[in-house]
Formats: sequence, structure tokens, C-alpha cells
Amino acid sequence: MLAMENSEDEVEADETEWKQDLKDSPFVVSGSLNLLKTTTPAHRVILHFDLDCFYAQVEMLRNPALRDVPLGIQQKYIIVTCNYVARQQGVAKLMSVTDAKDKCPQLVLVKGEDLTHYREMSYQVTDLLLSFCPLVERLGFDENYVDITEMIARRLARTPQANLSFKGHVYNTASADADAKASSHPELALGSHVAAELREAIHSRLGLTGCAGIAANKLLAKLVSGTFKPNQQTTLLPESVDDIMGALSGLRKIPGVGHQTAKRLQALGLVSVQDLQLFPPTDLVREFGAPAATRLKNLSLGVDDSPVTPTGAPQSLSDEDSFKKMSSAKEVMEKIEQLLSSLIERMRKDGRQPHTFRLTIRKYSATNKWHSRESRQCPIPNHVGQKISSASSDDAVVQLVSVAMKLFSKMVDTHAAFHLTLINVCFSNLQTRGPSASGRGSITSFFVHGSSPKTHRRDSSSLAGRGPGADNRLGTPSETTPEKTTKSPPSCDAATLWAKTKESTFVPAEASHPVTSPSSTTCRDHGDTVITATHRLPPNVDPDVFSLLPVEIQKELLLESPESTRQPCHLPSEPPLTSIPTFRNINNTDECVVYELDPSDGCAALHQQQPPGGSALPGETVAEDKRLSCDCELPVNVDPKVFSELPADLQTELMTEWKQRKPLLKVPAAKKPDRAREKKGAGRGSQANSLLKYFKHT
DNA sequence: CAGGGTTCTT
DNA sequence: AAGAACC
Repeated sequence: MLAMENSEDEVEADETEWKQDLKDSPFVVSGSLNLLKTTTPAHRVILHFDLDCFYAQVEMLRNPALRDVPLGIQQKYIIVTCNYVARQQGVAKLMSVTDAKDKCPQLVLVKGEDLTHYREMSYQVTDLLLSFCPLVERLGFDENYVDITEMIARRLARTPQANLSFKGHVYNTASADADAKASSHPELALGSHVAAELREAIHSRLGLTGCAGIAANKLLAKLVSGTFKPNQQTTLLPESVDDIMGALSGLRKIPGVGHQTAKRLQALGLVSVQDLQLFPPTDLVREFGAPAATRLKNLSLGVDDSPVTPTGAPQSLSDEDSFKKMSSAKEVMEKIEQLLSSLIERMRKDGRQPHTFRLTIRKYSATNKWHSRESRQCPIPNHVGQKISSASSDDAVVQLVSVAMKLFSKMVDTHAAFHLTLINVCFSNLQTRGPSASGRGSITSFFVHGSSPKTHRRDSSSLAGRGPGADNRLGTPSETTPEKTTKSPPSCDAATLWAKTKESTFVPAEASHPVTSPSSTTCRDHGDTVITATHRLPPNVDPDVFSLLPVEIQKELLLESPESTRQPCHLPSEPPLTSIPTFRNINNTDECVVYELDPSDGCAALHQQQPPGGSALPGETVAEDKRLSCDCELPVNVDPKVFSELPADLQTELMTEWKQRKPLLKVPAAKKPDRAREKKGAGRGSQANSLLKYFKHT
């Protein structure tokens, strides 16, 4: 054995019980079944990329005039990040706006609450990296890990060992000494060149600068990437692992050790990284259990065998807003509606169908003022999910608002006073619909080099739509991407086929409803008997929606509409699985993001999102059904359909508000009518949010 | 903690 | 569903 000291190869190998005899082979076969070829590298080359003050860079790209001024990105009353001009003047991340203006009166502020542009740019960066190497893992919007071990192995095979050098910094090493060390760490040396090339690609193609760290695992790559701050890169050599770990000012600085963990460690008397390194394993296990204890101890030593897991398409989409105070049902409903319409729009562009909806709130309370969110979730009925990606997502908004309000009333007693400071709406359990829906890029990527037992979760769906042929080469020709990257096959069961079918054979909302059977129960209203469609429904009630309502409301509605002439309610127990839709090809719109890669590079990466649910067909324009009110005593401007979908107590809540407004009965407007918006339509932005959208104008 | 995300574990 | 972690 050569002198290996504390190199992580040694530690990692010890702990995973791999015998380290195959020293010259870059790979070690783990597990007894060689056939399965779960091959893991003995030493990896991991890159960590971290974009400089990301939001600020995006805004400076959008408006170059901001380049040279001190710029802060503001969310609510906080500067979440700022450019380096502002930093020179003392502005720091997460500083309050008042403090920042204090430090730097000329500070220019740009609102950054809408993440759309950041998210888009963020995925362009990830996609660009993906065009070079399949193993890319996102961490937040501005960081990416890339495992380039294989690429390095290939390059190494055909690079002369002589005159290797490092690009950029080498941690704790004078540049004069670095060259001497290059030959003993050829993988990392080559890795530093790859990192430089990728950073250059990000800069030339996207205009963004950032830092990179090059090391043998994710932990070290991340730690080292920040050592030289704007727009530089640093390589960490194994012999410096102890240095970099020891240089951390506290346990909290270890990625993976958050506030709670740091506190528990402190309770054990541990404050420094060395403390943890030297702490008796048994005691640590007693506190954290074996798995967490092992992980913590390893992290303190700079050991991290966690793989770079391809992130793929997001597993959930959410939208939230925070505020000082929200305390009326009406406000809540409006906010939810607003959040939902933008979320649904995002969901529609994504192309997948969500099957779970979650509503999260944060209640104000003197103690525990922060943290402590509360959430409720429920399955999304299929027909609602389908509407999200269909042309008339307005329907989806309406129905999901009512779903959301039901969840809301499970958390908040709307009769009592309440005080919210945040609302979040979230779609999860996202399922890819339709076999060719994701376009050729991703369908092939499902099957490339199949059948490794270790399947990476997530499909690639809207991201990384890249066939095996589209291999970027970083200038060096003929680097291919053989094996690797196992994706789970697309789920295209009958249900998803049906989903697509139904949508494409779309017929205007109300007209086409032969009353589909409610997919039995739905929003988990404890064993309620769902009133079946064999009952007669009031004319203004969509049977699908009706089936979702709490039984009390259903009964109310039935009672209040004594004589509804009803079409016979047939219940086709199976959806008519008629025509498989022909999927529109993705020639469509802006869903199709294409990189303009230099043809001279001999590489092109094509990205396409899933085809959008469909441009609004002429026939699909929702037939505004002006129905008679269910008569209760709704204000003239309230669409009874919307109203009818709300939970009972919210209906009464709103009714009382309306009654206040129209002094039919008691209470002379204790609350300001606040009908600020009498001006019709033409709201700024095409959104025209607000519930008023669903109200009739009279 | 702030703010608007996101993922993973319990 | 909550907690913890990351940005």
C-alpha cells in the first residue's frame, strides 16, 4: 500500500468493506453478483457548481443597466441576495431592506418574489450540464453536483500523464506546488479542466458566472467550491481533507448538519468538527441511532459516499405567499385562488398530472411565531387533474379552490378568529401521462442502457430530454456515454391512457356530463356515504363536483332544489375507452426549448418539455353557463356554481359577509366594504386574478 | 428567523 | 403530516 493517510478512499473503503486490492482499477465491484454489475468507483470525481448571487445575475441579464449599480433582490422586506457591487458597500444576503438601505442608500431593489425567471434560468443551467454528463443533481436553484467519474476515466485513458496541471485553485496549495501534485492526482487535475470548461460553457451560452469545487465526494466538492468566491474554482486534494474539515468554524457548517442536529450535538458537548471526529461512536449511536450517527461521524471526517442522484423533473410544484396578516375567509379564498391559477399554469406547462394536492398554512402565534406550518392533503380526483392540463384550466381552478377550502377548514375554525401569515399550495404525486407525451428525447432516455438494479428515481420527463446520441463532448471528440443512467420505465397504464383520451375528446364542460361516476370517495371525509348520482342534482351543480362535496352540503343542495328536472343519470362504470388520442407533436409554442449549441462543437442538446395539454380549441371555450342561482340569497354577482362548491361553513361565512355588505339584515358594515375593484376586467397582467373573475358582472 | 422554493426522513 | 435539511 502506498502512503494513503487519511484519504477518503481509505476510509470509505474500510467502511464499506471493500477490499482495496484493485488499486489500479477505477472501479470496484460491490455485491456478490458480478452479473448485476453494480459497479461503483473506488474514487470518484465530483463537481459542485454554485452560481454567483444567482437571482441578482438573472436580473442583471434581464436588465444590463443593473450591472454596475448596487443591486439587491427583495422578497418582502428582505434582501435575499445582492450583486457584488452591493456587497462591497456592506450589503449582505438575508439582510433586512432597512438595514441594507442603511448601509447603501443608493441600493437598487428589484422584487424577486416571482421565481419564474430564476427557475427557468436554473433549469437551463442544469440542462446544460446534463448535455455533458447524465449525472447531475440539483441543490436549490443555483447549485448542481455533477459526477464526472466516468468521463474522467475515459479521458485519462488517452491523456498523456506528463505535464498535467490544475485549472484554478488547489485548496491550501500554492500554485507553484500544485503542478507537482498534478501527476499524483490525475483524475482531479483532469476534473479541474472539465470544471473550467463547464463553467465556461455556462458563461458563454447562458451568460452566468459561478464557482466550482472539484473533489472526491459531494461533501468535499461543496465545501471547497466556496473557498474562492466570485467566479473561481478550487480543487481539493485528498491530503487536504483534514485541513478543510478542520477549518470549518463549527458543526453547523457541515452540509447535512442543520440547526436541530447541531443543537443535539452541542448538548453532547460537541462544538467543533474535531469534537465530533473524536467522539465515541457508541455515544453517538445512542443519541442518533446507527444510521444517522454513522453519517454524522463520516461527514465530520470528510467522508461522504452518497451518490450524485440525477434530479430529473421536480417531484412537486408549489406556490406560496407570506404576509403580515390574513384573517378572513374571503381573503384566504382569494389568495388560494391566485396561488392556484399560477400553480396550475405551471403544472400545465409541465405536462404531468398531479394526483395529490396539499394546502399548507402558517398560523401566527405569539410563541412559536415562526416555523410550524400545518398542512392537509388529499388526492386529486382524476377528472380535476385532467382539467389542469386541458384548455380550460379555469374549471380546475374553481374545483381546486373548493378542494383547498375544504382542507383549509380542517385546519382552521373559520368561525373563530384566526391569523395566518403564509399560504402554500402544492401539487405532488406527479404522473406522466400518455406514452409519447414526453417526446422522443425522454422516451429513449428511459431505456438507454437498461437494467441496472440500482434504478435512479424520477423520470426525466420535461428535463434532460436527450437521446443517447446527443452526447456533448467538451471539445474532445469521441467521448461517448455508454452504460449508466437507468430510468424507470414510463408508466403508461390504462388509467393514464384514459386520462389523455378523455381530455382530447373534450366537450364543453356542463353539456357533456352524463354524470361520470365519482371515483368513489375522494377527499377523505371519514366514511361518509357519498350520495350517488342516482339522486337528482340541482341544475347548477356539476355532478363531478357534487360528488366531492361533504355530505351535509350535498344534502343541502338536494333539499334546496326540490324539483330539478334531471336527465337520467347513467353511470358508465367504465370510461369509454374510445380513441387513443393523437398527440400533438411538440412543434408547439415555447414549450420546446432548444439549445443553440455551436454546431462546431459537434454537439447539440435538445430539450423539450412535454406537450402542453393543448392550445385552446375553438370549441373548447368554456360555455359560460349562466345558470339560475340555487336561489338561497346569493349576491347577484356571485356565480352559484362557485359558491356551491364551497364547504358549508365557508358558505355561511361568506354569506354573512355579504349580508353585512348589503344591509338586508343586521350589522352595519363593521368591516369596510373594500370593493376596491369596481373597474371591470383589464386587470394588469393577463392573469386577472381574483375571485371576481368567476362572478357575473351585472 | 427572514422568503419561495425543493427533497428526504420520521 | 410534521420535521429537518438545503439553497
